[in-house]
Amino acid sequence: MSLRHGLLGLLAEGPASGYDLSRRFQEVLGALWPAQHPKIYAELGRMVDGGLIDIDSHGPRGRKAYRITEAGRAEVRRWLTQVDVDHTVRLEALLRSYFFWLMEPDDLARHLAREAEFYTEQAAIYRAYAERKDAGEFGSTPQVQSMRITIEGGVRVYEALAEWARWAATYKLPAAADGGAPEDGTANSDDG
Amino acid sequence: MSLRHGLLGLLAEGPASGYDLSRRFQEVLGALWPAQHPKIYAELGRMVDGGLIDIDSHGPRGRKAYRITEAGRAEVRRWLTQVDVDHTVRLEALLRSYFFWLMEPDDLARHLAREAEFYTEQAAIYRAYAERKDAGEFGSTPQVQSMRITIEGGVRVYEALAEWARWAATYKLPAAADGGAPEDGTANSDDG
DNA sequence: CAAGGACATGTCCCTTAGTACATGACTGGA
DNA sequence: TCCAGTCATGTACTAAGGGACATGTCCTTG
Repeated sequence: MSLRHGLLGLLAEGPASGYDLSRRFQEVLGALWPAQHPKIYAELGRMVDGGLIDIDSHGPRGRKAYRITEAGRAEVRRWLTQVDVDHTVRLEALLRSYFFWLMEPDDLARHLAREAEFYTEQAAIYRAYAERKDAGEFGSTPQVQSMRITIEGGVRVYEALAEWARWAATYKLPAAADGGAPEDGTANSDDG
Repeated sequence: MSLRHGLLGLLAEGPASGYDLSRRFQEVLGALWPAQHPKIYAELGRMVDGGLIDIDSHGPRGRKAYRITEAGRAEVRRWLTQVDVDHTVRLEALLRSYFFWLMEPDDLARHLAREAEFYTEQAAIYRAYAERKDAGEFGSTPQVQSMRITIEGGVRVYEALAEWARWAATYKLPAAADGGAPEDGTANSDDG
């Protein structure tokens, strides 16, 4: 249910519409906590019903800006201080690595090169963002300082993954495995 | 749909039951790719229907061991070589950090200390595992080498997060933010 | 004034994730 | 022999994720 608290947290900075919130989620958090607009609009509706937010104003094109209520502020604080962090990680890249022995060495080398490139790029995007912040481009409000910490996390995680992919490329896998069961080598497959 | 391919990958090492697969998913992959047993049993059933696996043997207590078929082997190879990696990351810890400005400095310090401790422990668990492998305790089949790469990924990601949490604890947040909208500081909350 | 693009909100539906519940077989020790 | 613990499989239900589709407004520019 962290989407709810993410939205509340953003609204704690000031009123915003579902459209605004969608964009802000994509901007910085997009690669760390994806959220599609259908979920956001639905959650906003539920939070209005629950009294955590209310409608601040109506704008052009049916725009509705939401404002956090005291109950909403209390709820996001409760989440931050009293709810245990969900430490679930779900990295498909690491799941795949468990099965590298099923890949041809050439395919694996290509795969790892592409992975390293991807993570390096992501890290660079975040690092550039961090540098703009450190240069004072966005001011130094508490909100900006918090965002800076989030960005630093992104940089570090993506750099770790990039280095991992490069390390893995140098790690010698014994052979181009066939995929047969190791205990009783019966299976034989000659297809590609 | 990576659960399917994860199961197929494990079955490529040799026949196993749903129970075995559940445990193996928890063992190494548990912290990197969670999978609950209801999902596993359901997916196994679907894969039997689809001809990707079949029943190898029946054991005591209704145990059913599954065996991968040629179609299954082809499918997991196709996944590894032709399907793009899903780079989605979902780190609640980083989402929360975006809202650190809403926390009292004391709460935040405690939070970051606990986070650092958690990630350090996770990294240590993986590192110990890696060392046992490097000492040759599990042999050096291609499967073990692949697992070694996965474990290295776990070590690096968790170490990165641990270092991030320690870094964040030293990063100066300007003030114990009130949570009022910065544009018009109206809200006042005196509750804890 | 027409057309394209960004703004803006939503529904529908299918898949996936995850918790709780239910059932029963075998095993080892008190 | 009973009981606890582990092995083993599954259903049912709820919540969350995510793509596709639908609708309409406002703004700029040719």
